[in-house]
Amino acid sequence: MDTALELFSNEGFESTPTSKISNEAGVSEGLIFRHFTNKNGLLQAVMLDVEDRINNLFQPIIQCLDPQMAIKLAISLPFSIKKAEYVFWRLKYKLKWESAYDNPDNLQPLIKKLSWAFYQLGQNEPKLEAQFMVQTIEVISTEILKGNLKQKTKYKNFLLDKYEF
Amino acid sequence: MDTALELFSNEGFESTPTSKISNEAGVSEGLIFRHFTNKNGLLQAVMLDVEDRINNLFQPIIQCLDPQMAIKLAISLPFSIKKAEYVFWRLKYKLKWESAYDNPDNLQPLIKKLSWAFYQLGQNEPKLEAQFMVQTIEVISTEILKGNLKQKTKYKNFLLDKYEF
Amino acid sequence: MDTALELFSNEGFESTPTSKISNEAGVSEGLIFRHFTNKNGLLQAVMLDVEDRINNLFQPIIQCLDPQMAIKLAISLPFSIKKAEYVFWRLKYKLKWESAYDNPDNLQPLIKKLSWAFYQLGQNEPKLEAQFMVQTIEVISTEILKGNLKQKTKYKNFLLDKYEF
Amino acid sequence: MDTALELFSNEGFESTPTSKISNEAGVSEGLIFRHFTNKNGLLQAVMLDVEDRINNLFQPIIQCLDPQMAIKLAISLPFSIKKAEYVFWRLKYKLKWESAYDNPDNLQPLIKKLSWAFYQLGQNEPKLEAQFMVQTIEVISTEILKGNLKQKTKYKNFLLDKYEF
DNA sequence: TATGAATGAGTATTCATTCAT
DNA sequence: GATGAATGAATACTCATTCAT
Repeated sequence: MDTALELFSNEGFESTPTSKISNEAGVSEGLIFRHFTNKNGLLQAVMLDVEDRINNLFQPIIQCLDPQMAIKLAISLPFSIKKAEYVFWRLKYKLKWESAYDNPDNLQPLIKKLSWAFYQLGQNEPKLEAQFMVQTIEVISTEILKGNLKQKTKYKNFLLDKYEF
Repeated sequence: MDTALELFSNEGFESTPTSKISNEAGVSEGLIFRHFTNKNGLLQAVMLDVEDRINNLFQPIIQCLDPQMAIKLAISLPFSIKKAEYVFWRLKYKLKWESAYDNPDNLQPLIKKLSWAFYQLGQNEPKLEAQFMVQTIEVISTEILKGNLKQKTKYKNFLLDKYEF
Repeated sequence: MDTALELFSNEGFESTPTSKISNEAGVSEGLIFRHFTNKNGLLQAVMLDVEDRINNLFQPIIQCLDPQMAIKLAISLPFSIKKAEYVFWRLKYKLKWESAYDNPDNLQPLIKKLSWAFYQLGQNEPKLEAQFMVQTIEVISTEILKGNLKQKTKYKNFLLDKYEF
Repeated sequence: MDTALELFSNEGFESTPTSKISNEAGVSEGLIFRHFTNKNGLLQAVMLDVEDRINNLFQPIIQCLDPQMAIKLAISLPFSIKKAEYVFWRLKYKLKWESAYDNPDNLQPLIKKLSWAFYQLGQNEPKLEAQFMVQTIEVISTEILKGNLKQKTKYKNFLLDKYEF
């Protein structure tokens, strides 16, 4: 699964032959099908893992009791992605257009939490604010993963300013 | 090229056999290779067209002389995508992770224009504001294309409010 | 490999589709590529075998201790090719112009031996004599394989006479 | 036809696409089929030319009235092949195994002449001697064309000596 | 006479998947 | 539980040939 994650993430799902996965993982090709039935089954298993790990990164925000802090954490999230985590963020975003594997519901808890936070802070449209912020997190993550974003701290401060914290 | 655009956009580049393209287009499979050398060559030709059509949609913003109006047009852009245009927006976004076909430079003219607009309006960080707005346009377009965004007008107004125009 | 040898030898390498080989061999076409990577890989494997078998036919000459006898054996060689061996002699000669598969060095041991034999018999130019004899062997083999040579025994005696044995 | 000769000779008949011929010749691909019906038709036309040119090279031998001189000319023949002629000699030899294009009868006039020469010189088996000499010419030509023969003059003298002229 | 756009059968090769061991 | 040999359908691509112009 680790090898699959890496290869799917770097070279794409369709472009990764099962033989390559088994080779790099040092197991027989047949084993993949014994465990996951399908190449799709393997992807599914990998994705469950990925969603899980990403959800974990949301936990500090969701469990934060101070609304202002929660928002600050949310904005900071994409800027704190570690190199080691790139691989599963990238896979997640690559599969965004593969409806079978993209599950927008995974973001609901985060949206809920941010809704609450914006509400606490007296915003007019807390739900829309939350939705917008989550989307913002996604674009910035994408830009960072693709290496397009220079001056990360400057940009981070710019965003924090935007929310007047 | 029309058939290819449609299929690449709906089913993905790797998942679309050249035979399917030629069948649906009502031409021989060989013709694809005579004209485009490669399946990749076909994609390239299709993408040039796509970029062109998308650039055209930016023109009203870029040529707008009133900064406030330019920003308003930019925000409105994703909400005014017509069903008929979905197919090439979707392809563009699907290929975002295929570095060979993703050309972030295409957005430069738009970013430049919005920088100018924010500068005219006396914003502190016009460049960062412009960058942020373009990213915002991209997420919202994505959400709309994926059919995730309900209450489009409400959301649009929310954004327009954000920029106090 | 047997089927490939036969088909390459009879119909030529380029003119033999891998599908025909697999069909006649009663295996799947994919198996060829699993084992030999390439159609070229198959040819290479076949040729290694062919060279080996031909080298074996040289052994009696190379191991012969009597110089006169060695030469006699060499002259007799093309006349003693069995029908069953035609297939690999023919392939070898067909590939003579395909530099990647033609290895003239394979004849060196035979040339060395004949050099020695002619030297023992006091010839002026043993090396050139040896080279000439090996070439003679090649033409005559070719003529025989192509069925152009009638009166084989008469011709054989004529050659033996030439070398006064 | 010149381009075809060159390509067939260098890269082989099967390995040369008609498109490559027409490209290098600077004509349309269709023209080949208008003139020669077939790719095979083109080869046939080319080969007629080749046989013709090679026959011309035999003329000095065939018209020679002095038997000793005729034989000397025959031996010298392969050593006097000019670089510019390589291309059609090579094609001729490459097609040796393509029965449809190999015509051993072309050598008959030469064999006849050499038979006559050896007969004049009082040899026991003039016909066999002639046949052997023609074969010798063929091998040596082959070796020269393939660039395997160093010390050409030494080898030529060795052969001339063999016939004691 | 010559072109070149179009064809379609054919070709090597890939790859997910099966299954006996 | 794991292997790896074998499969066969699918795939991108080639190429001789046709034909309207």
